[in-house]
Amino acid sequence: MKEAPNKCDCEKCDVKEMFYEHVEEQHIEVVCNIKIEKAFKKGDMIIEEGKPIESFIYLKSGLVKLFKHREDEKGQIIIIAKPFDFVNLLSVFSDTNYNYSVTALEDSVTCNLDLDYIKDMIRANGEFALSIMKKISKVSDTIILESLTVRKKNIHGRVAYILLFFADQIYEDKYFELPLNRREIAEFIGKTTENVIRTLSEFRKDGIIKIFGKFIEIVDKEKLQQISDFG
Amino acid sequence: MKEAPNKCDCEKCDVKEMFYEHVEEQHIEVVCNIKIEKAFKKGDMIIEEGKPIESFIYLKSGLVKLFKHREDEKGQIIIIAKPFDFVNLLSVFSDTNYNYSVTALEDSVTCNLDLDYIKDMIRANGEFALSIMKKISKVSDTIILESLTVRKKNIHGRVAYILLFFADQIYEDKYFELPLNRREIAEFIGKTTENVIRTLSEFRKDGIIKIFGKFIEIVDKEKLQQISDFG
DNA sequence: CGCGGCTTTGATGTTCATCAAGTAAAGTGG
DNA sequence: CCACTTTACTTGATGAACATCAAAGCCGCG
Repeated sequence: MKEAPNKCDCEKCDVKEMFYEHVEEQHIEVVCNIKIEKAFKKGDMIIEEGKPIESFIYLKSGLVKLFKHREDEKGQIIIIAKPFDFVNLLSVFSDTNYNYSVTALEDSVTCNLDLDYIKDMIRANGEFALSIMKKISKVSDTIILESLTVRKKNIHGRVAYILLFFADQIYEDKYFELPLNRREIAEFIGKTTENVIRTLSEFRKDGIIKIFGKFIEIVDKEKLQQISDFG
Repeated sequence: MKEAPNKCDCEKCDVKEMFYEHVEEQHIEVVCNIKIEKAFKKGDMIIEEGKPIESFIYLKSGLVKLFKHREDEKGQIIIIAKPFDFVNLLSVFSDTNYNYSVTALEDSVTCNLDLDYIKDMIRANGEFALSIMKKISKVSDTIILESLTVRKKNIHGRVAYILLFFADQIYEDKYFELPLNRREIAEFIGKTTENVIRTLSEFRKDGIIKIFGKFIEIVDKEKLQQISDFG
């Protein structure tokens, strides 16, 4: 993990948008100066469960997973976050310590802002406060409603759902490399590794997907969508 | 000291706390005057999925359920909210329309504040903004983390969990009347009605609980806790 | 009283977890 | 670079957990 030079040059950064819209020029300068970018290699730990929350962390590039570590048993993946999703949205304003971990699924860069400074900005600027609330609210809503959506699906529906999630929302391509191994997919959808594999194999046998190790090609997207919707 | 002429008399109201802590006297006056209390009978609809969000709603007394309606199939209960939980926290700052419904499980009273007014307060008062964010964040966190906790339990664990939830968190008594029918318990824990009933019967046969229709008495709380923890 | 909704129990089949065992791939140390 | 270890992946067999279907009892209400 290494630090990059400070530049507020990120395209499409929601936080920057919020700043430019609602914060005066001189404060933006300060934020740009205090922001720290950190680079992570695939597999690196970005946030560790239990550690104190000191920064407001935003994902600039790459892909990460949020998960709860379970001592004895297997972990649980809460969400896969792509760039410009918040990374530490869950507890950042409600708790002093993280109650989940975050690791990089691909080489990733985060943008870190001192949390006390952000809090000062919120105190000083109500419009900025509302923007942040809206963003955080939105992400929480998404997690909650998606978990309800997935909860009612059987394993075929869940595997189809996650394949479409990567194809549509992350890679925007029907050919992509899975950023998760089979065990992690299982931890994400709440089923066992063996049955995830079995389901993938069945999809392959039925000509719905092609599998080349971690690479997936979606052949019959319509069918996969049906399985996701009605499974 | 003179008694306040307004009706901001609710004990233990977090929102009032936030106001008193961070808002000037004359604004509290205004809030007390614009607040509208609404009374609901058991079973009444408080919020309907799809309708526009116009108020900041707080539960003053009673008990409510938040749920998603599912056209064909059975619904899904997201959370049971008790007094002084926010009722419409989920989308209130991120969306224009509700994406869940709320009904009263017991006779309930809500405290409704005009959302635009609350937003103005947030814009004008950063400390108040932070308090609200903290509260909302906390509720979202709880929902997300509890759903992960429940997800890994089998049906025995889930039923035990929900019985303890009512006994400890809602009624603070080992004898209580279930505010949900069997089907609703099933919708809450994501299992079928029949198997919820079967599990309750088994708990009864094992002497862990007593059942008198909707009334439950927890006999062996330690055992029930074990089932919840390890089930 | 009879109707409809809620509850309960039983029988049956499906879905899925677990266990076992083997193959492939990826890292490690000489 | 090769032997060795470890980790990931895959398939099959088995049983447990759970959904579904069916039927009957209960209870409140018009």
